Amino acid sequence: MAHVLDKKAVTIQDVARQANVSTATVSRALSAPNSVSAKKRDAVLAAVESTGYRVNRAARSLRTQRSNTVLALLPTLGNPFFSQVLQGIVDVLTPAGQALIVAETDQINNAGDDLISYFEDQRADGVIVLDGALSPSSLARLHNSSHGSRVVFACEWPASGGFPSVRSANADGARKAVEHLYDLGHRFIAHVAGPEGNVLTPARRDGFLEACAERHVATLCMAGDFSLDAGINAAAEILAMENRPTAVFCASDVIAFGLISGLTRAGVSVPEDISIIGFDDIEYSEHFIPPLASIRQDRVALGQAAARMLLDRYGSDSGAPVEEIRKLPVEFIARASTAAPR
Amino acid sequence: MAHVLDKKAVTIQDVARQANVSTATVSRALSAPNSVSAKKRDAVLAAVESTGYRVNRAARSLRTQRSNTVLALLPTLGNPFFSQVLQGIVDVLTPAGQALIVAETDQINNAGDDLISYFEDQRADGVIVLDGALSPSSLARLHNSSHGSRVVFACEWPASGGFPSVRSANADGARKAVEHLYDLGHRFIAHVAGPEGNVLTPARRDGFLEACAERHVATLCMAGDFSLDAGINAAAEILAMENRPTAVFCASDVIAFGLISGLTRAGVSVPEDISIIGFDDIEYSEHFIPPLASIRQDRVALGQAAARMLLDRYGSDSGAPVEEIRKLPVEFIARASTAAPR
DNA sequence: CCGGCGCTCGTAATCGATTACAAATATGAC
DNA sequence: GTCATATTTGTAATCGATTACGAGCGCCGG
Repeated sequence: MAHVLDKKAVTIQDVARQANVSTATVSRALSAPNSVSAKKRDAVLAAVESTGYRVNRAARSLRTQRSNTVLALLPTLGNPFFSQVLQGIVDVLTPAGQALIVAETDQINNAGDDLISYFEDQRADGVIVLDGALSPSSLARLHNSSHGSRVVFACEWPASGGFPSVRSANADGARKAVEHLYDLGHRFIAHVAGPEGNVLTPARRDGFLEACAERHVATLCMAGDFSLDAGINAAAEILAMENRPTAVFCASDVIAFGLISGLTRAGVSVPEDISIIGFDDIEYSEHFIPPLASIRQDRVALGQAAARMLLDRYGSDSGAPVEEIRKLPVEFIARASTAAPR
Repeated sequence: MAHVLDKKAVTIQDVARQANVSTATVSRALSAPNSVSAKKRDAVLAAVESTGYRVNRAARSLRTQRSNTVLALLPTLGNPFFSQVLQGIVDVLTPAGQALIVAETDQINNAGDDLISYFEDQRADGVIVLDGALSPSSLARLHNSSHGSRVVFACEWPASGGFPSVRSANADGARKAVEHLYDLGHRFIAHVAGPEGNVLTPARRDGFLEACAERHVATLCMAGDFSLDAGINAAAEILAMENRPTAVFCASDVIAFGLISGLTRAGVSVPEDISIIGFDDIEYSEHFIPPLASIRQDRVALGQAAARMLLDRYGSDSGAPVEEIRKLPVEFIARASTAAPR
């Protein structure tokens, strides 16, 4: 109980001396208790307690060649979308004794800090990438290396494939939005897409177009990105049209906010004049005015699933990465931003 | 240029052999280029290049007793407020060669994972805490240890003081909100506070009360927390009143969203009937309907300042923590959620 | 030409754990 | 009781870097 405050750091040697055993026995008592007699084990545990011993991670990592650390790579930490995914990752990693370090993609793609270097200098022994736009050279190098099997993508994925990933059922979400609007009676639906470089953009757009085609619904796709401005621009575009769509499916809630804001300011009301559905179901959607119908992705579950998939891979270390795609279901959340067309 | 793909990991020995020098020279050529002759330095650099050598962090940490890693401790990663603070932290840390690991306070306060253990087992050599509600026992132990000087608080701070911290000028923000409302003509202003356990709550409330007292403005404080529900509850409370305040200053934008949502649904319109000001200026405030006036905190700057303060402390390692409080200015952002009272 | 000073550089110790191997001890079958 | 086998335990090598120490060498003043 009594922790030795300060002095020198307590090492395994100190514990061994105190317990009258060798350092090997201390190590075993802690990591494989069954391989040691009850008597010695208790002595070691008591000595650990009384000295306040904590294993030195650097020393362990050096010897075992495992850092017990996972790197999460994000496009930008500033985007609140990812924070809950991170939480899911931490939820799984921490109980498994793994630490999480975070870095931004820019530092990988632009600065010389190659992704593979995180493996090579033992900073991490696994990576969860939340960005489908990793540079192709990084990807190729990773794929050819022995570390490829310790990479998992979450939320997004590389267009070229080849890596395991966890993602939401994006096309299915788009389909659900279309179904809902179709059932309300809409026959001309627009879509404000995400940025062209992003893999989510075609996934959602294709799901939208396919579902509309099946139902002979007229469509219109507008270029965008996931920002408020994209919605505001889309609003301007729609306002300038003669024949306006009666509903809009947006590739993100944030786009929808911008769109609603732009339409409302111009006197076009939602949902009376135009119905709107977003994607993501972020926290504020429920309390936006009007509350925004959306496709909910379970972000915490995405993070958890990705972390688990990564840890599973640690077991079966086959070398090359295997493309294993896990799609998590999404849910349509009905709210007051949709209604039957006039 | 030609990277050796896979094989065994390249070690400093390999580089030394290739360059025909000792490992000591390789180490020096990389960490203190001036202490080595130009000829050998070039040979080493060439060998590093041709072998693709990367220093093994675990080995370095073990030898130097520094992990070059900073721990960021958050109440919960799920809260998007912190993501931009984290970004600021990373902005400063990465160029300084420091990695960032993140953990949640729960795991420190509840699980046995003591904060000080991050120092003791060399997982981190500095900590940035984004939570004022660390358990007192953790704090005390930290303060008495030799690691106390490597802790910096950001955004929040322990009520008991004693540690350096970076924070927004919370009271000043409240004052600015009151000034604005007073100038519009409001003489009865309510405040929806944050949660009682949080240090930000009294900071903002006291600033509010003081500014109101100076101007002989009638006040009303409502208990709350930083959630949407707190705003919705406050709306109900206000709707039930005979003499309603003409303006409400909320301890967070999220509270304000809930409040506006609750008032609007009941037919009370903002800002015609009641003016509302939030705190934080989160991204959505600008596009809420109506756009929400707020007190802007520069979250990225908070993170940057905290990271810099921590790194500065590394230099002057005096042992005990010094209470140094750095308050970053906040800005009042005028938007359509306020107007003169009827 | 000698001695001293200042650079470079290499040898080897060191950080603190894990673990291969062998030694010591316990267990069980006959 | 003996011998073979199984279980515990200790000794010492090992992971890959950094760095104290001292050797070697060049330069300079006297």
